[in-house]
Amino acid sequence: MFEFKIIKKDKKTKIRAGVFTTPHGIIKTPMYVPVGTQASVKALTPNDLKEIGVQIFFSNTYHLHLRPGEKLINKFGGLGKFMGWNGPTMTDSGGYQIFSLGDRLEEKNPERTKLIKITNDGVKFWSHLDGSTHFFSPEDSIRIQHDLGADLIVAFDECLSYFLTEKEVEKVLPRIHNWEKRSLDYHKKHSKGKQFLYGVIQGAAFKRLRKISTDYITSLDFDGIAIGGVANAGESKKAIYDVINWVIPDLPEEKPRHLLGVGEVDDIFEIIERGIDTFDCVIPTRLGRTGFIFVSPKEGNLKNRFRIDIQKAKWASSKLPLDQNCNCYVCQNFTRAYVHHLFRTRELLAYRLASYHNVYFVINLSKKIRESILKDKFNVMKKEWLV
RNA sequence: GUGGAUGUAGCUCAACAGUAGAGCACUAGGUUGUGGACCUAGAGGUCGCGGGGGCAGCACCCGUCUUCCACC
Repeated sequence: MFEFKIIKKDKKTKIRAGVFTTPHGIIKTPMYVPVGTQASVKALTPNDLKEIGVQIFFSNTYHLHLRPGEKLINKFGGLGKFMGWNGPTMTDSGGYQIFSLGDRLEEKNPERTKLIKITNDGVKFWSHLDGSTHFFSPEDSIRIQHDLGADLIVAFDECLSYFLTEKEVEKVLPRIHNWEKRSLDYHKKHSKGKQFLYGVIQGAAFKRLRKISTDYITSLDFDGIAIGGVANAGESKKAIYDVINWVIPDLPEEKPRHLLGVGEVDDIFEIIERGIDTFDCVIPTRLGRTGFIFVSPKEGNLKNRFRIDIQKAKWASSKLPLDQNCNCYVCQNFTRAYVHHLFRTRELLAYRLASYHNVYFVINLSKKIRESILKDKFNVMKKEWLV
């Protein structure tokens, strides 16, 4: 049911292009995976996603467990059927929420209420919705993900903050590895081969610990390998790329590699160059909702981070499309002045048009990068963009 | 017409007689396994108008205008 086939490999770098076959369709890698936390890529319909060229999206176990519940989604035939999407899907394990709801962010936000308590067996947490208490063990996370029925699922881990010291990370790493082993064992016993499980490499910003985690995760029989904990609490881009550099050489060639939570425009070049196959990221949709619009060279560059703020007064009467080199529905039909107006007036269409364009932009960028890889022109394209 | 209230930043409102502040809005940053959220910073006012006493007025006194309420 699952097959990951590498169709092109670069001799000098770690770059590769592949075809990943899943029960609900194929993913041509490398490819961006948009995030649709609550069984919805915010503001976009499944039909939009098809038009845009989205091949798979990423949803969230924590949120769907709390609302509407995995049992209900299972009754409707799983995540895809529930929301009217017939393509491949992926779910996160809930591990990231342990981080984002937890007290490890205290340095950054001291007033934040502690919503979690971690034990060796799992994590007790208080719902951000109504304060009710819940418990996730690794087995719970995988069971829920089985009920949700996404094609690609993720072992239960704990996303570690970059504020932790090497000693602190070293102390919790065995617990994370234990959770992942238990995730795998439970999955092997109950999955019936319908779902594809990723193990997650952790270790924060420490080369030695990333190495230990890589060795351990690759020693287990996970279907795919994910790299986590690189995009969370204020780490630099260099730190993100360093972690990938440390980890990739020790990964098996034949397993697909997913990078969790990274995907600004320049990152996309850097991570694909380092051997990543798929990557999810909230940036295109989140920035879209707050009025930041992706633009291509030459208007877009490293300095402006390939984005304009459509809410700024300078666009109030601009007849330009959102991006001057984009073929998406929004850019073909609307002006910056109009989208500016929609944001200023808080019309719901603003979020939809901005999300549509931004997701299209990153999907299209991924496709073009893949084509450049197939033609041995990746470096040429990278230079055109990251001048 | 009479009585009472009202007027301060674009908006809603603060400010013991000692040279005006807040929230929202605006401007400029930030956001990487979701935040239609939030965090930083900045700009913006002849205190309705005219007069008076007072070292000193947004504040006290007189007049005038605006808006609102009640009564005739």
